Amino acid sequence: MTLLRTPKQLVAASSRPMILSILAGGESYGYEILKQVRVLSGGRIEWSDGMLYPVLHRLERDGLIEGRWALTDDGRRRKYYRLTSKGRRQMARDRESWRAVHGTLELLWGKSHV
Amino acid sequence: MTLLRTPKQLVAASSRPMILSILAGGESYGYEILKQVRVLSGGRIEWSDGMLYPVLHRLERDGLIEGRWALTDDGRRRKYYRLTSKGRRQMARDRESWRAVHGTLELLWGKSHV
DNA sequence: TTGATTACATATTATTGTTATGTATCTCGT
DNA sequence: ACGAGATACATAACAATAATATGTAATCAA
Repeated sequence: MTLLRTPKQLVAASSRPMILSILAGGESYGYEILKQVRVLSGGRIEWSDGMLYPVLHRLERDGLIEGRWALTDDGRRRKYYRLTSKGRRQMARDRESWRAVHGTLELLWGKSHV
Repeated sequence: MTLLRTPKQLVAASSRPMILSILAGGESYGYEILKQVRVLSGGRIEWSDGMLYPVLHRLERDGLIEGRWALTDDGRRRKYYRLTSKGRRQMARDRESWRAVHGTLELLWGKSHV
């Protein structure tokens, strides 16, 4: 059961930059990314796996990440993803876009920033 | 001609909180909101009118804003919108969601420093 | 009178998350 | 030995919604 604390569109807008940024810190795989997002957000963000896997496939299709299959010691299969150079450039662009929007919102919400 | 500097999903995620926040500062109307967003963002955000008007209709349909028609001195018709109390509560929730996601992203960007 | 600006509207299309479902393995408690 | 829960990935059906293009119509400056 997925408890959605964040609006759908906000999930859509943040999934790519967040996944790319997580992979910028090293290889990871779907199930782990799910947990990383939960932990990093202090439990405030809860992604569904049905949302994540298609996003990962899309990012791989677009050449922003690259996957490789691996087997764990206990026989489970995992697909590890790593960031490509194209993905790194996209992450930088996404960050700029995000900060433009965030700066504008914080301006409206009454904070000196950006 | 609309020059889109921000990814579509980011526009989708930020349009409601941004419009509600603008209207929290007083009445406004579509065309003016378009300009306010452009100015507030320092020209980094450029919304299309084809995107804005359906959003305004949806916000009104959902009772978050209320519109009233008016005529300017030179005979142009405008639809002024104001924030409802329901809209004000939604704005607060949107702000919390936004900050949860933003905090997580900044955490990632601070770590990998990039 | 031509173009730019102001001002709002909507149909078509494509994108994309949610929800539900399916596969398969391992671990732990009883 | 068995069942529950966690691990791990995948996809189909559905709904929501922005981008794009197009339309109406008035004002104003060159």
